[in-house]
Amino acid sequence: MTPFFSSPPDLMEFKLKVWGVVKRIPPGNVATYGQVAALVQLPAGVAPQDYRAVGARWVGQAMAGSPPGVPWQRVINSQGKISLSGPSAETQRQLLEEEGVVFDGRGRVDLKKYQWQPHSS
DNA sequence: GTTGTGACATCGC
DNA sequence: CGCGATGCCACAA
Repeated sequence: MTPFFSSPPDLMEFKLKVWGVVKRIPPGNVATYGQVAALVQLPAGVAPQDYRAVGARWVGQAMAGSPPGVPWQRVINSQGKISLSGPSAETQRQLLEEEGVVFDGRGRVDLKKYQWQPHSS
């Protein structure tokens, strides 16, 4: 089913970098896994094209073990939807709605409006 | 040592 | 434009 594939050479190191990026996402904004992966420095010993292929999944793996203080709810998939299933998905949606993020009838957010723009610090 | 399970992105219909 | 199927590895129990 939902594939995952491999993990970075230094999983812990990678997680820390991912969390660092996620923490920079402002309230009311969201970022995709692929976007976060692109913002994270390329781990040593990993081919760029290879990273591009699995980076997003590595981010997901990193989020799975995100510690308190990390706004994991602001990270969603490229379709603008919540990747989680079950109660956790409702929790994430609830948190985002309280930040001002609006979900449409299909449970999707408008990335054109809410996707985080890193350069506009 | 074997089995099951994984916060995604992309292509096609 | 939206929804469904596909890809195929590492780690925990």
